[in-house]
Amino acid sequence: MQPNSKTQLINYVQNFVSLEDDEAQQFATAFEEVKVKKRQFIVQPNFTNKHRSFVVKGAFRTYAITNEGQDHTLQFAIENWWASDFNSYIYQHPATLFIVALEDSTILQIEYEKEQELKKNSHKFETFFRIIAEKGLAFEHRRILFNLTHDAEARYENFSLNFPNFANRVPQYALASYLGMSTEFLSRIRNKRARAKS
Amino acid sequence: MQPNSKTQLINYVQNFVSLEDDEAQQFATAFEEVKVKKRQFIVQPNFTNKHRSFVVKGAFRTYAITNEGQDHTLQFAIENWWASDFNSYIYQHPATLFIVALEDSTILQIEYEKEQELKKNSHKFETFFRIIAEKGLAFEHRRILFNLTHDAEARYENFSLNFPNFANRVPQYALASYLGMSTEFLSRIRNKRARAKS
DNA sequence: AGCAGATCAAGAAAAAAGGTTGATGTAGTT
DNA sequence: AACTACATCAACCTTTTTTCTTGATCTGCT
Repeated sequence: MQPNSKTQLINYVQNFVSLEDDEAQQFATAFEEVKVKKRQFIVQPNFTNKHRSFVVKGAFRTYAITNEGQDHTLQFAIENWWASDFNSYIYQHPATLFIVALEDSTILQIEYEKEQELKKNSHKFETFFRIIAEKGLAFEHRRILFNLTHDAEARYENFSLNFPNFANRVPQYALASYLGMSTEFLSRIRNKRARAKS
Repeated sequence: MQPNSKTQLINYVQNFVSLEDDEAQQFATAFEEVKVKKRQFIVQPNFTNKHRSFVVKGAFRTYAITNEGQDHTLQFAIENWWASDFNSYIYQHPATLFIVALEDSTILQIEYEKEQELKKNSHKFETFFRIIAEKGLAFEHRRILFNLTHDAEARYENFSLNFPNFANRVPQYALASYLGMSTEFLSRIRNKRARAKS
C-alpha cells in the first residue's frame, strides 16, 4: 500500500479530467492494491469479474479458449492500462475470458459496486469513465479495421511500431495469437526482419 | 465421461453405504467429470468454491498463503480422496485457500446445490456425507494431536509410513510445508534415513 | 503454378521448478 | 556454557517445462 501506486493512478486520471485534492483522495481510496504473481489468473471463465484492474506494474494477457482448444489473445495490459473481461464486468455476468499475469505485477482494483457509487455521486468521475470507454472503443475500431485490411507481416510491423514496449515484453506465442497468426509464422517474420536490418 | 470414473466413485461410496442400482445411478449422474492439467487451480482465494471434487486420478494440494507470504499445505488429495476448501464450500463463502493440481488429473465434481438436493431427498445419501465428514474430522484430530506431540523427523516417518503413496508422489516443498518444517530440513531428514538404510 | 499462411515434428535454448548442501543463527533444553 | 532441533540464507545443481526456431509438408486462394 505504498502511496506510490495510488499517485500513479491519480496522475493517469489527471490526463483526462482534472481533480481537486479531495476528489483525488476519494478516487484513490476506492481502489485496493493487490500483488499478483506471474501465471496467476485475475479473471477466469464462469466466475464473475467483480473488479476493474489498473495495472501499476507488470503485464497481463486477456484471452479466450475456443471449444476446439484454440487460444486467442484479445488484449494485453501493461503499466497504466486496464485489465478486465469487460463483458463480464459491466453486466456482472460470468466471465468467458482468462486474464493472466505475464510477470509479477501490482494492480489497483475497484469493485463494481464501488465504481457505480463513484460515478453516481460525481459528474467528473462519470466523465472519466466515459472517456476511457470511448477511447477504448475507438482503439478497437482502428484495430479491427487494420486487421481486416493488412496481412500478417504488416500487422506485426504496425504493432511493434505502435507498441514497442509490448512487442518486446510479451511472449511470442501470445503476440502471435493476438495478431492472428501462428507462432511459427511470427517467428519467421521476426527473423526475416532482423536479418534485413543487418 | 467414461463409465469408469463414475464406477470408481460408486465403488468408493459402497464402502460406506450400500446402494441399489437406481441409487447408484442417481448419485453418479449428479457428478460431472472434469480434466485438470498440472498446475491448474480448481479453487482460488476470493472465489467461492462451488463444487466438491472427488479425485478419480491425479493429485492435488490445498494450501494457504499467509500475509507474510508463507505457504502452508493443509491437505493432499489423490485417487479416492476429496478436494475442496471446506469452509468455502459448506458456507458458500469466498475461499481463502488455493487448490492446485500437482499432476494432470481427472475429477468428478458435484455442485453445492445439487449435493443439498441429494441429501434432502435421500436418507442414505445424507448418511454417506455424514460419514465422510465424521471420518475427515476424526482424521484431522489425530493429525493435530500427532503434530503437537512429535518432532519433525517423527512426523515425516509417520506420514511416510501411513501414506507411502503420497510421500513419494508429492513434491518435497509441499510435503515439508504440510509437515510443518522447512524444505531444507526435510531434505536432510530424507538423506539421513536413506543413508541409514544402506 | 505461386503466394500467404497453417500444421506437424524435432530440436535447441531459455526459464522455472525442485532439490541439495554448507554456513550461520536462534530459542529452548540440559 | 554446550546441546538439540530446527530455521534462514545463499549458492549451486538437476530436472522439467516453456518458449522459440527451423525444415518439411500441406492447403486454399488467385
